[in-house]
Amino acid sequence: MHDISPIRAKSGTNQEGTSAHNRRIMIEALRLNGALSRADLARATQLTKQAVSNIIEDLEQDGLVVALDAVRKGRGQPSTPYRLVPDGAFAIGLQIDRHLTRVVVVDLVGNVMARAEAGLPFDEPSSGVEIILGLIDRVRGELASLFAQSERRLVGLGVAMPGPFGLKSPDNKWMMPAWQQFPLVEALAAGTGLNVGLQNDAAACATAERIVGAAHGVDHAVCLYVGYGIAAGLILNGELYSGGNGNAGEVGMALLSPAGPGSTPLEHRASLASLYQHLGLDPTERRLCEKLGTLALAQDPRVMSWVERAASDLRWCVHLIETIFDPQTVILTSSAPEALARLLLQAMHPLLPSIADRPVRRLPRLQLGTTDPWAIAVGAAAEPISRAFDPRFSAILKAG
Amino acid sequence: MHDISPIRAKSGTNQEGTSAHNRRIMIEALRLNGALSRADLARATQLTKQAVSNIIEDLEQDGLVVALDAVRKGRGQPSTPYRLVPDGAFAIGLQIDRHLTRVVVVDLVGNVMARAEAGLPFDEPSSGVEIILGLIDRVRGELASLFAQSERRLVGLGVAMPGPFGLKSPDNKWMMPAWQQFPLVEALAAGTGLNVGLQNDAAACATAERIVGAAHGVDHAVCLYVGYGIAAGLILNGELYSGGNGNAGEVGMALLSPAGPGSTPLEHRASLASLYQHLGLDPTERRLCEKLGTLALAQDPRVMSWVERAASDLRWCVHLIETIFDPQTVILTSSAPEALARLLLQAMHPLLPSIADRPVRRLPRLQLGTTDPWAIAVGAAAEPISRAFDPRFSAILKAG
DNA sequence: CTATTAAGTCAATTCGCTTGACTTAATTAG
DNA sequence: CTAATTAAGTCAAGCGAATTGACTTAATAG
Repeated sequence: MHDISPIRAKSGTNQEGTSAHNRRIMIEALRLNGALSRADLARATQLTKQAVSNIIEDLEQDGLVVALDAVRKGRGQPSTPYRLVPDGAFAIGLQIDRHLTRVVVVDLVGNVMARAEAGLPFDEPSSGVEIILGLIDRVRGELASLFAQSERRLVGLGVAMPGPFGLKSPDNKWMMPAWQQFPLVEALAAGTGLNVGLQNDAAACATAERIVGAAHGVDHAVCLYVGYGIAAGLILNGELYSGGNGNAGEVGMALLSPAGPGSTPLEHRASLASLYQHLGLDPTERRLCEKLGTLALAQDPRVMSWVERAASDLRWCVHLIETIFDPQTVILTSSAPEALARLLLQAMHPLLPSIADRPVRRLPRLQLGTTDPWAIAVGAAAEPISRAFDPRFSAILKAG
Repeated sequence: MHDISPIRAKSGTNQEGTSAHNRRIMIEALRLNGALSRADLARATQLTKQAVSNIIEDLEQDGLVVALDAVRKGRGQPSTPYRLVPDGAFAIGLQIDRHLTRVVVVDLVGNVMARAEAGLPFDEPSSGVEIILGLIDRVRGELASLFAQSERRLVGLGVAMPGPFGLKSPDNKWMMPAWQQFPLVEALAAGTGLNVGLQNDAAACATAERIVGAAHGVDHAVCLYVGYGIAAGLILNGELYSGGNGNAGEVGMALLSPAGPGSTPLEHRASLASLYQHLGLDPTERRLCEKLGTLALAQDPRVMSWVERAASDLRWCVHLIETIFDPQTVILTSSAPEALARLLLQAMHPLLPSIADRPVRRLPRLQLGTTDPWAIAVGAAAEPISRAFDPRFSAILKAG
């Protein structure tokens, strides 16, 4: 299915687009502000009371919002606040990592309703997909036992895995060549009957921070994710940015200097993969995370020497991100145990002077995001929810 | 003027927003495709023939489009193509450089209708503004002598100057502290009665490339601008991105390595300022550009040694941009004479391997943009035109 | 007790896109 | 040469979603 005509043009819109947008901004407003009355919504969205009333009535019938008790707040008729109904919608999130897969179901506001995990063959996607489909079936069943209408309210499946995608020869040890070349989206769509979207793990992490974490309601934020590799999830103008080919934010491949012996990718010196190497650990080892956590808490000298070096490189990376994106805040997230992430964060201070050093700042230049190992799966699940409910330009336009 | 209520929400929309969007996509479609019939437009925008007919009729009455001769192209009634009327709208562009200012008037399709330039005091904005207002008056007069309705069709004034803006202490020799702290937008708005928008010079350069240059119709492009300083103009999702505080893209301040003696800003080694220093030239010197052009054509060894070093650093910068933004193309622009820009471009090849090394590419990884010294002023002028006529999310929403 | 203020509804209106039938004007087939 | 076919474009009625302005409801201030 591709363009018949070579004419380049954006799609038009009509009242359906208008209506869709207005519904979405209501939902977003309730998500960002907790609970609002119709009058509040009318003021905030610049729509008339009447329009808001109609839309809210609609949303209530669809089971997406619910009225709370009326509140008296001065003169005039008391207002009736509305809030989102968490089980108004669900989505499934799937994280594919090197030797592990996680599946979660989240609701409209980001609560995890069910979860499952399993090992995964690094280089056999076809058998791996079977395992994944099994997990998805399991959590779907769990959800169905909790909510009768769950299937009807399932908006999609979001997949997160390490990027980059679509390269010539992703055949080095930092990547997952077999999985990156497998037609995963198609296989999962066929196997589940759901809409499937794919993004890289840092993007999922940023989405998670946006929906329930440190970037909640922030329009310009960059989420620096230190996992086996390193990448950044970009929230620009309130939306996730993924570039011309879906590979934006792969900062792990950024070279630390223009030339010479120091010209090595950031990933080779500051990722967890580099830490494993530094410590002589096997990444597939069981209880690796616990072990790292213990070492971090004990401030093991070999860990500390890696932290020093990595922090110096990551400090540079934060400077780079600030210089290039001018975000309101940078969020450091990691699949490492929290103790280690805190050591890193600490060692990154003081930050390098940059344009982010402004006279007044509402948000810190760098803050710690979640280190919950399930965050990426949650972010993956948040993507279809965002696609279905968040206001965005494309939601106004006709067709696809 | 700021929020009374602390409620965070996007603005709603209604039929006016719908209509505004549909008008804008028509104009964009005509800009990108040259001339299209109503039927073409209906297919391309997914609107009905009737809707398109009404909108085109409107635009024709507003003097923005005009019918061409009917063309027969097979069976069926011949179609009547429409094209944009260049003098349907005008905007003024202002470039403020260290010791120089340029003013242009451009029309709806980017033709320059009038131009003027003058010297500018580096550290006396208040007297400088008088000079600028004089130039603006002059070009405005010229335009009025060409088109009777010109004032009514003037959509705004775009200003471009070196960033970054709004910093704590922009008091180093790379910046223009006095101008960057002066309330320029207010002064110009008061002095001209026009809407005034401000952006940095790289952003203006990118806008120019987008409207009439190498980025025409490209949705993901980065324009690397090598001027007195260095910066990048970012076109993401078809729109200029300017970050949380309008300072996105200041890559000139990116550090060439995490730490140590090599940790110097890109700008210090690859900007024209660094070239002037390298050659012992005075940047305020008359006929500087001609002199540089001559040296470049002669492949002067001192110029070549700078080119070698700068190209090595810029090659790294392109790699960084590709890694972080995943754009469809990177455009190299410069205020240097074309011969020098070509030397730079040549010396930057071969490029570093990156994720931009894809099996199929429609556009080159790196291409030379314009080196017209007026390009930045043109880009500055293109901004208000884009704001008034290009489809964008914010144009659909109510109010400001 | 009355005036004032604010939330929210009702009913009519408006505005721009859609629908479906129709007109116009060309090419192709017989 | 004529009839069928195809495509561009118009006409007029319809529809859907927000708007408008008057009205109702329910609280507080004085």
